[in-house]
Amino acid sequence: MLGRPHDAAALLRECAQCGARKQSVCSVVEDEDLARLAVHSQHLVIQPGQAFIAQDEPAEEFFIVTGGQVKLFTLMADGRRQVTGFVRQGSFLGLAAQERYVFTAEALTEVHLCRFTHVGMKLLTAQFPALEQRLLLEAARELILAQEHMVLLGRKTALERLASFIMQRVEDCGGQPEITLPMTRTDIADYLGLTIETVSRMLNMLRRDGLIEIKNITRIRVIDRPGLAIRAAGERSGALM
Amino acid sequence: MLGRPHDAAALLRECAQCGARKQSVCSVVEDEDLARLAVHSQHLVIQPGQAFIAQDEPAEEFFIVTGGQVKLFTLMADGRRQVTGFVRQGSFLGLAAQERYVFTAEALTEVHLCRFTHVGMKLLTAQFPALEQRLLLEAARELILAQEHMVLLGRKTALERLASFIMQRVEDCGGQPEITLPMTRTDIADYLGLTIETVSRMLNMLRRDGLIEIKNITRIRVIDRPGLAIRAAGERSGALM
DNA sequence: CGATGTATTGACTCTGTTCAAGATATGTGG
DNA sequence: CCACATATCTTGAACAGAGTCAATACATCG
Repeated sequence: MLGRPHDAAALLRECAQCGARKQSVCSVVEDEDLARLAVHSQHLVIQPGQAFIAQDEPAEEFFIVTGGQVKLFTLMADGRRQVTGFVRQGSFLGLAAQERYVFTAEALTEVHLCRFTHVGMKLLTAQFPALEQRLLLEAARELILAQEHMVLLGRKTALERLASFIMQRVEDCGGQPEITLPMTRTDIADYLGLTIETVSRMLNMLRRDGLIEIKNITRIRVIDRPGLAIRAAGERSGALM
Repeated sequence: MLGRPHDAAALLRECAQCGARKQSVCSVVEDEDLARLAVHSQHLVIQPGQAFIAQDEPAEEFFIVTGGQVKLFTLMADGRRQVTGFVRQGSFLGLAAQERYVFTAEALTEVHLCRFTHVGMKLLTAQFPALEQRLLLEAARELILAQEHMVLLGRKTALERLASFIMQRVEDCGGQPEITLPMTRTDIADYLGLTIETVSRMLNMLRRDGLIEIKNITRIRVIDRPGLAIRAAGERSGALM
């Protein structure tokens, strides 16, 4: 665990660079500031399957994912589940919280986190306005993702959902055609608003159509990316004539 | 149009109070500041059916709704539509934007707005850190709503969706049992990820079950609120035995 | 009052779910 | 290393909830 760039200072520096790249924001965060930031944070390692944010618990902490992959989900009273997102390095968790968390965050792989108390974050944002701008930028990004996901859940067919999901993953992994799925079929189904059976069937359909290759349960290779993109967007009518 | 509390100063003051109520934030916004704020804003009145934010257009403006009701939606290439939200007085629009808007905002009723340029907002937030905190709070609220909506779209039945929608509206209108629906059935259907026919049928089912009364197309009276709440949450199994 | 757009109702279809059986992995102990 | 046990995933057949299509009813507006 030692030797990795996991402390708050390093992370915040990375955030600063990230912000700078996009909007020339946050570049004011300097080394001396970062040292002070580290005081308010704590490093954590979470094992696969473990939850570190629990739905309905008082929202008192804020996390930055520094490594690994996480799934976020909401449970209904009768056990139905909606996975609202999969996140990785660089994501902020706890933004979408008021009194209590409305979701659970669970590690898919070994996960490294920076933990801040909400009180600590208040202090930090008071000291570093740039940080608050960074948070706002992140919130905007998440809102956009949420809207895309609403379109998927409300208006796309099963096949379109699977195609969209794979495209998302590809882009998320830097565009390489071969992707790893650290989540189960159940997770994918709950993310896409489908059942595991439908997920299985649609993956197979994409394979039969020569768009993807299913190397094993967790590895998929995209063969025809443009074709997949078309299927993801729908275009129910045109494109064929 | 004159004489209404529509200018940026009045609005920001209201925001400040609103923030103060919830989190004792923003109370630092003072009158002299507000006067300066007003310089950066512009008041607008939009007629029903008119759009003031258009999907795919460059995101250069930011709006605060000071009156009326607005629907937000995303269009797919082939015309399928997902309404992502209905908003009213006090809402901020344009948070969920990076380069371009990912949604369209259209007036349902006559709508009053404060318009800010993104550049103007940058200047303002630089001057008033409290404003940025207010924006972050609003973004958090929207993220929570988005997650609830994802659960609805991904995991609820048609009947549950209608019940949830009516409950939302009731709470949104301060808990009075009689609500007005300024949107069409098509809007409701696109919000709930259903068709207009299903919306119609499910409303009728709720009426037949004695949970609501349909006074006319735009007015609904909730008769059995607890019953409606149960149907909104699902509880597919228990509760009966 | 008819004309047009919107909403409701009914009959039928279809996509995705459910239920059940079989296949594939993953893991454990002999 | 293999037999067995358990999880997860895949496949198939029957079913059902919501969609589609078409006819009818209801509003709103000139």
